[in-house]
Amino acid sequence: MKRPTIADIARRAGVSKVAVSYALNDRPGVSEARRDTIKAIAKEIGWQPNSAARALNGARARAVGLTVCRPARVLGMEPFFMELISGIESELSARSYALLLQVVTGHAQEAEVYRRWWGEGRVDGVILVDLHFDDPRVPAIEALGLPAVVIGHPSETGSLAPVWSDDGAAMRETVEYLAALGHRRIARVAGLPALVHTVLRDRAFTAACDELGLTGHSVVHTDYTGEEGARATRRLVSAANRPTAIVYDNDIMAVAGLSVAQEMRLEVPADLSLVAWDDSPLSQVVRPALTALGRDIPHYGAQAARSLLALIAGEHVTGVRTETARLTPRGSTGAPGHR
Amino acid sequence: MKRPTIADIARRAGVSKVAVSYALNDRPGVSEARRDTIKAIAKEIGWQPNSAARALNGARARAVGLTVCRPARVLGMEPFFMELISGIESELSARSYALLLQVVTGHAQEAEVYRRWWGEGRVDGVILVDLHFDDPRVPAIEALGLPAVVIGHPSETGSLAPVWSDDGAAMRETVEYLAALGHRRIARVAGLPALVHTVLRDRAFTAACDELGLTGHSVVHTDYTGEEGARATRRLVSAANRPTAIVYDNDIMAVAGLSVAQEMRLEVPADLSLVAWDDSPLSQVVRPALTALGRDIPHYGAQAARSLLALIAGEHVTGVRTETARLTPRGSTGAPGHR
DNA sequence: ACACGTCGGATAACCGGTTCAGGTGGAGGT
DNA sequence: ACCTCCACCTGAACCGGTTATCCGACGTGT
Repeated sequence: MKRPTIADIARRAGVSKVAVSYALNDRPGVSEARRDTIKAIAKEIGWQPNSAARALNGARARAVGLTVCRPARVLGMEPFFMELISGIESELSARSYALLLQVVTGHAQEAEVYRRWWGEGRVDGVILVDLHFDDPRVPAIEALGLPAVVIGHPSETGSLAPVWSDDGAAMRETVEYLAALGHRRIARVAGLPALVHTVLRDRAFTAACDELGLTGHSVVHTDYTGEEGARATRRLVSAANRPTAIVYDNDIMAVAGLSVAQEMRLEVPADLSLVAWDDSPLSQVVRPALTALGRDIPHYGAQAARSLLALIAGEHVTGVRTETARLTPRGSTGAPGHR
Repeated sequence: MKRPTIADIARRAGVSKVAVSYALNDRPGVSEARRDTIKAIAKEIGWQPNSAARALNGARARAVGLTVCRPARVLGMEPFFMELISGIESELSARSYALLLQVVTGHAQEAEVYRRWWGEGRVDGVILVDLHFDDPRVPAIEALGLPAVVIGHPSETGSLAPVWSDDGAAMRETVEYLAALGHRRIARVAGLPALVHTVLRDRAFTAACDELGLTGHSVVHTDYTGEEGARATRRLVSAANRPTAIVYDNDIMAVAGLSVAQEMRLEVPADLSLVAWDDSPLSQVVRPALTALGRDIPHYGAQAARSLLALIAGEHVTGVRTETARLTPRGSTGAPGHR
């Protein structure tokens, strides 16, 4: 039951290990006839190159790493990660690269995982997600010399290659759209304030509201769960000067907001318009369907993987800006007060 | 920037590589004083064992593999996978095992991935999900001699160790609960009919209905998407003898069904009761909240990982049955016709 | 003084590939 | 007939660890 090695092939073909190595790697040094014989034998006995032996010769590990730092419940409800992973995979598997995944509980542990992976020679590079301000992972990775791409805004990625989309522009478009519908008081139910993209969206939201002369806009931060989304919504619509539109940072919170509205006898969109970020199928199965800001997330992941592979190959990689989220108007938004 | 090796440590300590190896692995053969010196140097220069070099000595790769075969959109909406992965991770990372993940498009490709991983010595074992009837992956893995745990019913796992939960019992409990509420016509919106657990739930559903003397029960198969869930619901409630209760195979379809009911002016639960399988946060944010069959999925994943690690360690592993899904009644179920 | 056992450590070989520096034989040029 | 060149192939070393074997020094008992 032992796995066959090139020595086995060499014995059967009556040549040296070296000839086999050259033949199987399509390198010059063996005649075509021999190459064919050797390849045939390799195929017959089901030989596979031992990745450890290859990696030992300074070669690539042919694997990249991804760590995710969120509790299981939140992770499950965020289509973002799985779609991102799907996209990354599509690019990696085409080149027979493996993806190492680790779910961690904090940034310290995450840096430790990178150190270990890199030190053990398990990965050739990593993809960073959920970028924070003054993110300790960035200098840690820089110090290791570990190739990496960061999914996040270039302003905070240091010397690492960023892959990002312009959330500010998408947010501006959304606010303008709501203002055009006649909304004057808009609120935002945001995600974790420690994340860069949350703050950038916050700023864009505030700036857009100010520019358009909208007063009384407010931002509430949450942990992305439906419960907090519901609580934030309840708080917002119970206020004296309640908003006529709310923009949520993910769709599970938007759905929770929709339920709260219905529970409080508010008509959507007449009394309250709702917009969700991240247009997953969920947005379309509720009634009314949610107006949402959608991106092609698998494509986003594929882009990140492509950049990382280029980086690993030694190419010079500058940042990549992917498409801006598209606003898809559906039934959850309309003119305020209009029934 | 070269990574330090035990040879570097040996040079600094003035001993041979072997002494360093013994010292760092806490094996007899070096004096305590030397051991301490060597460990101190290793720590100082940030040495990490090269996993490739270790794996080359017939040692474990210290990694397990998981492949997932679903399109990105479905994958994103299924909290199941991410929660499962979280659970698997919790067990693996405690023992410094890595998880290799691959998203594939078909069973043929999946078997190929296993062959490659095992042949390349990248993994010590794999976890199989989404078990089919006559699943080609089972004999493929058996032929490879690759340690594996299958998440699925023991009847179809061949010689591989199953980790499963009794879906039949959960289904029976659900049907009995609905019957007790007074429902006489119950329908089931199921997942992919090729999956073992779908069919087992189908059978349990039919058997339970028959036993309780419920007539006109029907089963509709879908691909787990919200759209198909909505379509199936529309079809069911438009039929002459429409059911008063529907049991869905996941919660996104149940939410879609809820929307369809509202859109068709059916009162939930008075006109139609709904039950969702897999109790994710989604079930609780919609109104009415969904009665759901929940399991501790991270725990399920952890169990699978534990079994696999035991198997890899050479222990004899029999199957593990995890807890049966618990029915949590919420607002979406009630007596039929009762307003 | 000698045989014996034990401890600490070194040397060499090995895992399965890759790389580099030769070494052979036949074809071609002069 | 001799030299050169090239295509083809091999031996040896190497990557970074682990393992088997062996050796010398020291302590002990008699």
